Amino acid sequence: MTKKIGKRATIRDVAKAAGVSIKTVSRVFNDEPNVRDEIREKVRQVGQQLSYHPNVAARNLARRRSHLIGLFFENPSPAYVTELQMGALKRLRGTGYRLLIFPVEDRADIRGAMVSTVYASGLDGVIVTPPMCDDPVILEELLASHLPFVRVAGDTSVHGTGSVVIDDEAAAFDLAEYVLRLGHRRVAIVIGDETHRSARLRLMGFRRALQAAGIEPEPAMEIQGAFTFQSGLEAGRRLLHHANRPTAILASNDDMAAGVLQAAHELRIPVPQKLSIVGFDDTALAQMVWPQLTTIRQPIFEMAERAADILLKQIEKGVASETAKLSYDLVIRSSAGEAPTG
Amino acid sequence: MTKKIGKRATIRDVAKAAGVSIKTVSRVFNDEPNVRDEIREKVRQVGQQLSYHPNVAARNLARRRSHLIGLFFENPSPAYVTELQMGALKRLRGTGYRLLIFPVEDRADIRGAMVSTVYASGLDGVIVTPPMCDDPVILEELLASHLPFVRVAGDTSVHGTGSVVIDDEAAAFDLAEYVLRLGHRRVAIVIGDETHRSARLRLMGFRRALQAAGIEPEPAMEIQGAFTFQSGLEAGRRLLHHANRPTAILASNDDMAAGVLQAAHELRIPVPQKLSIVGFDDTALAQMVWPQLTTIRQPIFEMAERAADILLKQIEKGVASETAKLSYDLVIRSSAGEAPTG
DNA sequence: ATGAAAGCGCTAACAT
DNA sequence: ATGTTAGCGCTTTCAT
Repeated sequence: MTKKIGKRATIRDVAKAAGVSIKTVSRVFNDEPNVRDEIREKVRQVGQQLSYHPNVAARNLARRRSHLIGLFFENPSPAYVTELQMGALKRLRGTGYRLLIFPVEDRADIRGAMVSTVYASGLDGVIVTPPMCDDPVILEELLASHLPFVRVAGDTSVHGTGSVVIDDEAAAFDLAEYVLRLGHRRVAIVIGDETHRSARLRLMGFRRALQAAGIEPEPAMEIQGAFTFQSGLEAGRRLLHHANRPTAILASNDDMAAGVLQAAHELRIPVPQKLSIVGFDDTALAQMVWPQLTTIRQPIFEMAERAADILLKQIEKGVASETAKLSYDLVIRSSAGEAPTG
Repeated sequence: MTKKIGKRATIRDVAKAAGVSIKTVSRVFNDEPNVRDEIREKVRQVGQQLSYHPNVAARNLARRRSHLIGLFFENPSPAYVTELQMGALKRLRGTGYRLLIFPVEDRADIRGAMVSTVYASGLDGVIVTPPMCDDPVILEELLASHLPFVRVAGDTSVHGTGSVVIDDEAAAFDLAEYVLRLGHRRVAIVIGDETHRSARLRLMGFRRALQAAGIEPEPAMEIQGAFTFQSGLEAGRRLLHHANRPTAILASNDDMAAGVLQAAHELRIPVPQKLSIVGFDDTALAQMVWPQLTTIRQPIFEMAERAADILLKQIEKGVASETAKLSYDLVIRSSAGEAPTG
């Protein structure tokens, strides 16, 4: 009669069919008070019959909220990215907020386009990860826009921005110290993509540990990588072909550690008997290679979950973005052992 | 003057400031014709000044389109999931469509709730992956809703639904045949999650190859896995502790193959000298383990890309969902070798 | 407890 | 080439 065939039922169709006003229907579908149970029931029933679903766009327009969160990332490790997504999604579950993903291939593309992208997608807020989240241009743009945003592993010293971090420097120090305690004196590092703040911090922690142990820094023992398996493989080959090769190699993430491990296998160097290798992050990959990686567990899932939590508070309650520091753990497995004697 | 402070500029603000009608502003921001270059320029400029961004909700409401695509998946392999996402996103780039992710933990939760979720999120269409996309309940629900959807690796025999697939049975046959040609007569398989159609097809291909080679099927050589690394590890341990252990093991995906490989390492069984292991999918993991996996390359990225393409056609042009079959490749690396003699 | 009317900010259809 | 007028389907006052 009133409902046109082939079109989705609207709030008006339901109101008419149930013999109430649209406001009452609205109340029912938003679980608001001031509706008699009897009528509430009736409206629900009619809604069901007409298979009514509130129109999201209309609701968003009236409420001025899209319930859309964007996750921007630029990370070569699938395991890392998945953790990030699942963590954020865990916090979002049951809130009505949804997650949109924005993998960024080229940072240059996103510089100056971040805010437009957010507007164009109608996002209520964004979660940003390294290295973007420490890029001054992007950060400035975000700050100026007054859009709600949080960062995962972003520099906490930036004023007025929230970030969920671990102490990368201390973690790298602890990891290096562990290796040194095993008796290694010739230890190398494969540095992560240097535009990542964490890569720099990890390098600092490493250097501090060596210094504390009285070991002279040596440029040849610091190789630049890019957080990818491939870069780890190449770095490993270079280090292991070195005339006076290291007995231990620290990689700035697990993917690169797996690459170094593969280089060791290629050269038939037994791990950990002749060479110790350690990673960082404790992603799923750390347990999939052989021997399993000794590494630092960075709680990526929890960090993302926490970031989403902070963001939601910011969006819904206008609470200023807070910063949180989570703890890390040294996870001892079998890829690192005592330094070879002789 | 007219623009309230602290609020986002609307199309009206821009129109007033530029001395034109809102329709003209609309034309400019939608790159429609029939606006003098001079005015177009002026409007753009004013828009810039007021930092005007069209309101997405309003636009969606008027256009009856959200430009949101949902990707539903339930897959334990991070590498697989990432490929899927990146593939779909590649096709979506530049179209204005965005990708929302819906990892499904428990299929029971989504049964009967899929369509409501889609409505609640205002999606224009969805991409569904196994095993959900072959679940009769879910498929029926989707079909009845008339929502645009495509499936990746879904059963192509279902009438009226599009799906992008490879020939899993033939691929598994080829893979098994390759192994048999290396002289193996005692070969086992680790089956994937049996609710996945591809797991069943791969098993069939495997069996057909054995039969063609005149090898008797043996229940102990077919172990149930779940497509996870852990399940592969456990299956590997069982198979390798068998009194008369296999000389070759086919795993239904790379993650499980990596698990089997780890079991071999634990037991100090040299691969491929004493044991050959092959995977399926050729995800990034296949090259990260040692020795690198001989496997079937399933073009997940391209499949997702193609699926997105089909979906877009369906949404924008009402084209009926098509089905596409992509080709696979046997990728020979080092995890499989000649059968040990004696 | 319920409803009427006025937006929300845009696009579509139809003038001019 | 440009503008006017209705919607789009919902939520928000504000009455009653």
